[in-house]
Amino acid sequence: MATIQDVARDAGVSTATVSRVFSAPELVLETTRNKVMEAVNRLGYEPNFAAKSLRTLRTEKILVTVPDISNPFFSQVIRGVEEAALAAGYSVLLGDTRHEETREEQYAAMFRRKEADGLIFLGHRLPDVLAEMVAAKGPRTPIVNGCEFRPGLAVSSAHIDNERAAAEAVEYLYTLGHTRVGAVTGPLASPISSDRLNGVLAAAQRHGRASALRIAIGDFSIESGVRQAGELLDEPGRPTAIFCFSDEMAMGALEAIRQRGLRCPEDVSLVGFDDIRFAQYLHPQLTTVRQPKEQIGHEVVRLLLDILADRTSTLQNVTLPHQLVVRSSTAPPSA
Amino acid sequence: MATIQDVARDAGVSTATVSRVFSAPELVLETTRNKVMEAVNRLGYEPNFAAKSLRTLRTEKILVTVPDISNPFFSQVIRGVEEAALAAGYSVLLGDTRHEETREEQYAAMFRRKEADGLIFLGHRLPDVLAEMVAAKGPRTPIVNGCEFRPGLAVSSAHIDNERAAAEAVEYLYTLGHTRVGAVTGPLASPISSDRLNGVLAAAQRHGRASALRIAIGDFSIESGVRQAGELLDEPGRPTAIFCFSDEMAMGALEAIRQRGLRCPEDVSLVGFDDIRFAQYLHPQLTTVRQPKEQIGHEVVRLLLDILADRTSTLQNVTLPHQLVVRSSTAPPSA
DNA sequence: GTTATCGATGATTTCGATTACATCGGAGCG
DNA sequence: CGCTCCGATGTAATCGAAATCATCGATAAC
Repeated sequence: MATIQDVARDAGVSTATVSRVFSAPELVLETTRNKVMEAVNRLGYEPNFAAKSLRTLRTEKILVTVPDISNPFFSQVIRGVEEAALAAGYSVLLGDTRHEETREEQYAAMFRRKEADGLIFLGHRLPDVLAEMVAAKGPRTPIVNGCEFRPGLAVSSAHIDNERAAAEAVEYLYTLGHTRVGAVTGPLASPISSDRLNGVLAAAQRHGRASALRIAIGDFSIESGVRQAGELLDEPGRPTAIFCFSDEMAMGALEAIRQRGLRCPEDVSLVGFDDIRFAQYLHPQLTTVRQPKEQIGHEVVRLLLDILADRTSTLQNVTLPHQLVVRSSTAPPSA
Repeated sequence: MATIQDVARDAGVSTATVSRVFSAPELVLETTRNKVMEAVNRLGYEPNFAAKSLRTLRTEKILVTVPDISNPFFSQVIRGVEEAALAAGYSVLLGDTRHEETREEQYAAMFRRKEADGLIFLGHRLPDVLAEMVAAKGPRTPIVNGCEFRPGLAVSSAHIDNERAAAEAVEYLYTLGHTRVGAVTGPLASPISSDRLNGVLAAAQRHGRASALRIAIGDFSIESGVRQAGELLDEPGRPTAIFCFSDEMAMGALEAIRQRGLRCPEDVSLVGFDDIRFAQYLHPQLTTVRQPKEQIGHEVVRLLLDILADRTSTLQNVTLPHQLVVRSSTAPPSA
């Protein structure tokens, strides 16, 4: 592959001029610019990325770590990230951490090695090396959290108001007339789950139904939905409505309901969370809390670009709007 | 961030020695090695990636382009890619092309700029610049195709036998007793669709049902499934079984069936393709052709690594096993 | 007419690591 | 005792582009 030297020689100019043709074309005379471009085309020259990166200390890459890429919720968020990043001239380095700390640390090291200009993490943990980095550099550290929000991490973030969203979902069930409500949470270590649980508890209390509330702890997967919703359904005083903290778990719950010969929504109402693309094609169509997935992706990139461009020096924790989407998996309890 | 010079000075050795501690530790005396490692820890040194990359001309990155990351089929394949890549010390640069040629070309340019050592593309198109590259360098070009297989591209690939898989799916419907079968394909520009269609046609002919076969062209999306399956169902002489070239379209078809007050499988049997994670949680559970998604990801990485390590000099087109998974969306036609 | 100014371009250093080659002291051998 | 060889380490060239500073001719200003 041709280098900038080859082009310079071929065009009869210096390497500085060739470089300028790319990075500051207005500084070079049109005639020389053309000479250079001819040479570029003739030799099929492409600037070597590593060399450029070494000199400028920039990679034009954003590392995005995600707990599970095969989860449609995350893949939609990533789509938004990818889109916004590309529009700003950045490309996306993908890290699927599979919820494993080891992998999170591998990617953290990659970031420390400066293989990316910024890091977006969609999980709830920040490896120690990065926490140190944040402690040292403060809010100028190019690390942003998406979907989750844990104040202690001291990084900017974009997410919905999980507590309120969950509260609204449960409120809706109570206003439909349900009294015995069950909830299937995600792992409580993540704020995304504990915040939602707080919302659920608060709503139950407001309606004086706290004692009839049943909680089961899942892990966001379909299978855990089948299992945990199943346990709720098998308890005496079966709930007439179940709220799952993810649409995937709601899919599992639907399966559990069917396995027991029950019907949704006639016997059990069901509410999910996320509004993944498939939610409206389930049968019955799933009532769920919509998260603005691509928008979260865009926002998180915007926050990161602000830091990278030094346009901001304070933390920003952006709350994006959610929406309860009522479909046909919810109904008043049958008499 | 500390550089190798800082470490060398701090440890009282030369930069060469520091470098060797990382890349060939057995060449340096244990006592010096310890001295160096102490300095490394003291200064928090991490080798600068761009510098290393410039010197070695390697990036340890694989660029993966995919038509749509939010598609669960692709995201599972990517998961396999990511896993195999990470195990081999490579990381994944993700490119979501959204089926757009412009984006495919952007990523092609990125590859030419040597931002990645290899390219895996999961679509069916290869941008011109890359085709030229393949023509020039032959089978040693580090470009591999996944999921699709187009002989003319002259790149190695990993995929299933789409023609046979589709034929088997349709055969199964015929042996159940169906005579009027409909198929919803993807865009015929991609081999993945045309191969499957060939399989469908061949099976129909073998069973003497070619004239009763109905074809509708979709685009793999749920919405196109609703639309195209709907059209098939509205024709006179409604098919009693529909084969969709993706599970997502099958989800759409299920919706179309319900919209018309029909039942699956009693009135219409349904077969999908891919066996995405959600297929078995639909109602009825979806009969479908399973593709070994993660395995395709692994295989495609293996092929690429073989090229990168110069272990191979011939094209390899690997056919992986598929499997018809019979669930409850298919049944004999009702009398 | 001399000098300050400016636009266009060139010469050269720099980024941070890798690596071929050089060096040096000690062991082994005749 | 002198020479070779080898293991351990140092010296310095190198990768390819960016950016600083220097240069040069021409124009403008006084």
